[in-house]
Amino acid sequence: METNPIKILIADDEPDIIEIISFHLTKAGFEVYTAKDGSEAIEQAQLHIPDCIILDIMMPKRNGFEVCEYLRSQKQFDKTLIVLLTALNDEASHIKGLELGGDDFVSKPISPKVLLSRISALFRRILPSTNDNKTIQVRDLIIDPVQYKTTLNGEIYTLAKKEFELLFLLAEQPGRVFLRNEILSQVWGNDVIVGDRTIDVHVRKIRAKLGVDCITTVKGVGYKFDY
Amino acid sequence: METNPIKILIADDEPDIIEIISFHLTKAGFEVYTAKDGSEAIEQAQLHIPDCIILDIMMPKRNGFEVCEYLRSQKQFDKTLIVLLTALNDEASHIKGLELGGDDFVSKPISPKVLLSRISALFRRILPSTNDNKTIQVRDLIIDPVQYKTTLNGEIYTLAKKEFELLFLLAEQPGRVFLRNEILSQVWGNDVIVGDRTIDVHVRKIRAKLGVDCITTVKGVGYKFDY
DNA sequence: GTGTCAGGTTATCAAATTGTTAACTAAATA
DNA sequence: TATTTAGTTAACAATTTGATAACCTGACAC
Repeated sequence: METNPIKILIADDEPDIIEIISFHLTKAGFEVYTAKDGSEAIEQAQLHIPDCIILDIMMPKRNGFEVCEYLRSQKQFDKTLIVLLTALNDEASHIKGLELGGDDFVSKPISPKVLLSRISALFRRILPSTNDNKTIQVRDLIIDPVQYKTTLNGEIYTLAKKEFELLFLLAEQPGRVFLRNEILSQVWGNDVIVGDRTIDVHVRKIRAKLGVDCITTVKGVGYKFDY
Repeated sequence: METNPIKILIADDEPDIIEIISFHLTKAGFEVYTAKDGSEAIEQAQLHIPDCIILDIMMPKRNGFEVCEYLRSQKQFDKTLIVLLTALNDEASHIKGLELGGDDFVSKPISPKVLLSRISALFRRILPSTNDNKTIQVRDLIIDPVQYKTTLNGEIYTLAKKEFELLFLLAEQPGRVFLRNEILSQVWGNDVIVGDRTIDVHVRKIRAKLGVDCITTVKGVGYKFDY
C-alpha cells in the first residue's frame, strides 16, 4: 500500500538527458528530482531520500562512482536503487559500478522505455519486501505495533500500553465482536483478575484520546472495532 | 549466513555458451545446473528450485519468454531471479522480457564477468542484508559505527561504548520500539545479567550528552529512536 | 413514572515504571 | 601504581499507568 509516489533522482550534467528521462519518468507517475553534478546529487539525495537514483558516471565535481560509493556507505540509502548511466560501454566500469553497490548499469545511448522497464523490474523486487510488518490501516487510522504508534489523519496519538493493546486486538479483526472475557484474557491474561468496569474505562480513554468513536459497544455482548 | 550454496540454472541451446558461463559461475561458488532447451529448463527448475535462472531467449521447444512467463506464474518461483540472454539487442524484446517478469536482460556477446557481477548485484538485493557497519544519518545527527563517532550539527559528541551501541541499535531502525530484553541481549549479550536501571542510566547519559531527546520512552514497553 | 440493567464517566489511590543522583567497582590509560 | 574513564548498582524521586469505587445516563420493561 504505497500511498506516496515513488521518488526518483536523476543526476546528469547533460540537460538534454535530464529532460528526456525526466519527461518519461514523470509521465510514468514517478516524482522526479534532478541534479547537474555529483555534489548536487548527494545534496538532493539527502534532502528527498529518493527510492531510486539514476547517476551518470561522467559528472563534474563528483563522478557517479564516487556518489554511488558514498550513498552505499549510508544506512539511509540501504534500500535506494542506484542505476548507473555511461557513455562508455566498457566492461571494467560496468563491473566497477556494480561492485560499488549499483543495482543496474545502463549504457548510452539510452532508450527511455528500456530504462523505465529496467527500473520497474528492480522495483518489483524491492517494494514487496518493505511492507512486511503487521501494521493495521483503516482509512486514516494507522495502528503500528512495531512502533507502538497510533496515527489518525497524520497526527500521532500516544496510547498507553493497555489502551494500545486493547485497540490493536479489536482492530485486528474489524467488525468482529469480542466478548468481555476474550478481551480480558487477551489483554490482561488469564490469571489476572480485574473488575468489570476496567475495560470500560480503557475503552473510554481510547475514545477520548482518538476523538473518534472507532470502538462500538455491543450491549450485553462486548465491543468491536468499527471505523 | 547462507549455508547452502546458491543454485543457478543455465538454459541455452549453444553448448559453448553453457560451458563458459557454467565455468565462471562454478568458479564463483555457485551450484550450477544446465538445460539445453525450454522444456528441460522447466524440468530442471522444478527439480532443483534454483535461486537464479539464466534463460536464453532463442531456444528449441520453448523459448525464453515462454519459460519466463511460465515460471512467473508459479508461486514457488516467486523469489527466483530470472536473467534473460539474447543475441538480438532490440528494444522490444528487452522490454518484453522485463515485462514478463524477468529481472535482468543481457545482450550477447556475453562477458562472463559482467554477467557474474550483474547476478551478484541482483542477489545483493534479494538475500537477507548483512548487518554491516553503515553510517546512520538522520537530519543533522550522524552516527558512524566505524569511527565510533556521533556528530550533531557538525559538532562531535563522544559517547562511551555502551552508550554508542545502545544509540546505534535504536537508530538502526528508527521508530521501532525495542523491548528492554531486546536491548539487553543486543547491547549487553544474553549471558550478562545487569539490573534494569542500567539501561535507563545509559539512556539518560545519551540524552544528556547529545542535549536532544532522540530516544523516546514507551512506558511498559521499551525505548525507540525518534528524531 | 419507576425500577432495573448495562454501560459511561469521573476522581482517586495504588502500583508499576522510569528518571535521577551518587557512590562504588572495573577497566583502561598514563 | 596513580589516575582517569566507563559501567553498574542502589536508593529515592517523579511520573505514568491501571484499577476501582462511586456515581451518572439511557434503554427498556412493567
